[in-house]
Amino acid sequence: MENRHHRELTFLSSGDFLNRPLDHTIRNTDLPIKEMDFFSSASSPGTHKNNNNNHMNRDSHKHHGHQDHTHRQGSPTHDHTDHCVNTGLNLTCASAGVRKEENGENSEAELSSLQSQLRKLQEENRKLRTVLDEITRSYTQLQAQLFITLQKKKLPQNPEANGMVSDQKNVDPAGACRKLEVVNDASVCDEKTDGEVSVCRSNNAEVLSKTDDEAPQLVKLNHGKQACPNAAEDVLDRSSSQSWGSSKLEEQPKTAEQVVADQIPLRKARVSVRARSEAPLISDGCQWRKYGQKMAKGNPCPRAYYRCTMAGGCPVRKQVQRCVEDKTVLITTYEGNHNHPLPPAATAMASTTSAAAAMLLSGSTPSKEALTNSAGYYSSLPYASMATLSASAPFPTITLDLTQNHNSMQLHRVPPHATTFPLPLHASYGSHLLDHPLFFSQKLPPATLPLLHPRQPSSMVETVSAAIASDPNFTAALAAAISSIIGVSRGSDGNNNGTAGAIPGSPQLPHGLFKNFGVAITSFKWTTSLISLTDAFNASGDMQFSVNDEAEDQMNEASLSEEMLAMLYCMAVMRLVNVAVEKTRKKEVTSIAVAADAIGEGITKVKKEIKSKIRELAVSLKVNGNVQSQLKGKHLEIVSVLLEYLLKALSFSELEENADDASIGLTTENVLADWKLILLKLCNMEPELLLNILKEVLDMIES
DNA sequence: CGACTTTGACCCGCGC
DNA sequence: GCGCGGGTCAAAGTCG
Repeated sequence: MENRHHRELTFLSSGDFLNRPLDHTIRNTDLPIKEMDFFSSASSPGTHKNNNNNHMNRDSHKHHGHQDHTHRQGSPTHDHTDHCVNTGLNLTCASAGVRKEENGENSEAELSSLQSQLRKLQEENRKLRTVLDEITRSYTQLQAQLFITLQKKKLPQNPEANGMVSDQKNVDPAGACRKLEVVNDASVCDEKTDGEVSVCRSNNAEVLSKTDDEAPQLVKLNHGKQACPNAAEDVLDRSSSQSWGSSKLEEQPKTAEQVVADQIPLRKARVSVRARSEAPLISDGCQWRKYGQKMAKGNPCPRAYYRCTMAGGCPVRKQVQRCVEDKTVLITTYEGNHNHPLPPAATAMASTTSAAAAMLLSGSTPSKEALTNSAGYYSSLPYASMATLSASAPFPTITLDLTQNHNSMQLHRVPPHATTFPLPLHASYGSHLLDHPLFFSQKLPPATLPLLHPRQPSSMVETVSAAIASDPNFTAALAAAISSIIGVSRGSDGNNNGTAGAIPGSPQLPHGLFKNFGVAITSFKWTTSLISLTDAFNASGDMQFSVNDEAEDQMNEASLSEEMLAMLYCMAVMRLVNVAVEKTRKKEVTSIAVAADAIGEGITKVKKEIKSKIRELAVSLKVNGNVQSQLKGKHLEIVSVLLEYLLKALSFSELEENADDASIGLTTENVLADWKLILLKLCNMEPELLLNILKEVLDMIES
């Protein structure tokens, strides 16, 4: 097992925060999206209604998956459910403990009690389903209104889109062919793996069309259905019926299951990740069980099928296959969403694929015809593309290409067997990653920069995922920056007061920790150097990391100890993060990409320095064996704070906990009190314990 | 011995 | 209706 693990290419690492801010933001309003994405299609009984009843009948996994998912589906119920169950168990245990030997009737009582509770849970589940349906219906209506609004706005301005939308019979097959030519004329697009995966070796996000006869298919797709006299309504109807329930069929109300069943064809998206690896698998943090292997047509390398085994009934599956053109490229295709908590190491990939799939699905919400015909129209939408959906292959696929140095993360919508086109989204999506060392050694032409949409949340997700992927060890600091940025970008347009009350120029920990760390330091009257340092950072306002020198200067001037220096570096990280947040708040167009890049570079430097200093400190402590003499008074306090901070910042689970605290209202006073408690605790800490903390920090940094 | 992999058989959808 | 290909199952085999 370990061997296998080592053989894996470590691909992405911790990224819990990616999920959390999204969840946090979406929880109340966009829940249906999240729920609809994969689970419904993968685990709902209706899912298989159309195509695979036999499998359903014989696959107990799927039944379990459904039940499990149903249980998890409504997080609000979850608490309630747990509460009920716990109560029942306590009662049961109590009675069993006292009277177990006396009567067998208790067993029946327990059974009936459990049954009644089960009934309650089922009832609760039904109610929640009803609520979910209501929410879904509301969302459908809102979405419909949105489309109508956009449509009205767009029609007078875009004759091309107008023509396409208003009359599908006017679709220009030649135009489609021209698009195909663009694809085919573009530099090599030379991979075909079951019509799903694409390779693009130019700076454009072209995608291979599977065969040259795809153009007729496209045309057939366009004309195969009777044109709707009112395409806008068609779009609405289809988007509704396929995604959120049917508005068209309101005259004949459908059951929730039917609605779900209707959504299936376009709800099942795949995310394909291409990465160079000699290993047979990329390590994405999840546990997988291989359940099949097949020789796929056109590829001498077998395709392996895996399913997630981290939780029973998890619907997530993946296929792994080597690229036929380049055997060093491993193509991993994910399908579905996990229905269980993920370890930190798994969240980055899960977040990335989930975001990509969500984007894909959000773009595929309109009808196939609409997607095909109204490229001009939908290209104005953030995640719309000119991709078509194949009638023969209901799974649209988005490809994240991590194999190209000079090219950005390729985001392709690649419906198998479908004609695909250069995507506008790569400019607004992938180029946020342009500056990231993981993916890019070169940058896109400047002309593409104005196309950036810096405040697209999903783009942020991708950016952060990329940043995290480059180095798992400073994820926390990046999390601080990006989660703050996400908070800014997700907040109401530019009117973000999330940091109201923050000390000007003070560092900002995620969810208040940055800020309050500064407060804690200030409270110990050890501020002069830090404040001047912070001011220096403020004054520079430069994303280029020139902080080290200043920190050195500060250290020399104040004759700071090693541990102080370490903390200064820590502060430098925070400063960088703060600058990034500020720049984003000011809506500087490219600041997100720049910020991610600068933070990545800066923190890489800082990390090395911190690592070095902490190691020295640890060695010093170990050699001398007398912690108290080495770390007296404030020094001990400060280094303790530093260590505690590092522990917090480097540990995602801790970060998660803090995030949860913040979500329930973490106040400055509370955090300050916490910090003081931490200090008090650490001041009295045994040397061995302190050493352990240091080791832990080092392990985390090096792991 | 349990967990995991392998592999042939089977099912299903789709195109002809 | 038939054949093909993708996807899955499940018994047998393997491994730690």
